[in-house]
Amino acid sequence: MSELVFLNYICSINYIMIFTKACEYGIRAIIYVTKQSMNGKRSSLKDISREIDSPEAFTAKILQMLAKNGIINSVKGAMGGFEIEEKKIKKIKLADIVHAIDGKSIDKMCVIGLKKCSEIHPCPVHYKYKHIKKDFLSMLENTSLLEMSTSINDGLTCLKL
Amino acid sequence: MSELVFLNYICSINYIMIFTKACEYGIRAIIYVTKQSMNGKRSSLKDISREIDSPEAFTAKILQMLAKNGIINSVKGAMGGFEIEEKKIKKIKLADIVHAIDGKSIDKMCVIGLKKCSEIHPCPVHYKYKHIKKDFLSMLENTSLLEMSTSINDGLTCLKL
DNA sequence: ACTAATTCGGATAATAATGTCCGAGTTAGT
DNA sequence: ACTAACTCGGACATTATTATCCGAATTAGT
Repeated sequence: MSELVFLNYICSINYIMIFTKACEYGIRAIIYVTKQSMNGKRSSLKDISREIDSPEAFTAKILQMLAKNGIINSVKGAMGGFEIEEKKIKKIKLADIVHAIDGKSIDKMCVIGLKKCSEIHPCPVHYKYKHIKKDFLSMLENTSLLEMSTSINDGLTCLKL
Repeated sequence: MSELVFLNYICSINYIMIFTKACEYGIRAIIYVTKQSMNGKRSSLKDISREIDSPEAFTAKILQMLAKNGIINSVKGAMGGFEIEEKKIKKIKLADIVHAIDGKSIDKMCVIGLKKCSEIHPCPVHYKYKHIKKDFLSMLENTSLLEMSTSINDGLTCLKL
């Protein structure tokens, strides 16, 4: 890759990311699965990836992860698919989903990448950033699958486009 | 890569990211350059990458970007290096640095990756997330190089480890 | 029993991000 | 003029992330 292309590329393609793609798809997928489960329907991979507009095979891996982590159930064979238990719909929070897919290291991350950034050893952005991180983490911990899926079911929100 | 490794990997290596590495290094680098400039010193690439603990050649690319974007000045030759003009130290905000390195698409990003997520077409996390995004963007726009560099210069904050 | 609709698991491919190397050009000091 | 200390620019290498393929196993319906 030439220098110009590299510079242009470093300059225009990157974004500030919150979640990885895997996690974005995972959240969208589970919201769809939950919506369907609330209506007594099981969701196939095919339906899911069509309804959330995500790559099928990649989404499969993510659903497997969610199943392995006990968040959703997978049922093999014809008429199989993914579903989630009633009781989990209220219990599971955004944080659980993110944690299952993207790992657990949200808490300790420093916004400019220091390994030991903390209250007593802060980076120059620490005090300005800490309340934002706190708000973000508390959103993850307080947003339930139920409320997300309800808003979808009521047609108030959307999962693709 | 085997399935197990893949799953383990998708599960444990990824993080929630705010900035790319390029941007993290860039911010740390320019804070160091500014601190030195405030003390009348020019910084060489070697010094910078040592003081912020970043890979030298990669940091060079990022500094080039910042120079190309008119944020810092580069001076070639012996005794050369990077420096920043007095008047820019107050003027330049975190947002300008991030924008120069990571691109400008912060504003429109949806936390779960929808392309057209907005007030009238929200994703299920939109209303919970919007104030966090707002706070984050306003932090970027209001945090000046001056205050970051001052806290470093006063020994209150740190740029490596 | 057979078939079609599924998930599962492993391998592989493609793309993006991060990181390295090195020769060329520039400049201060001697 | 020469040399050493620098940045610049291009090519290349490595690693991480995202995405795809396909055969095997499972199950419902016929």
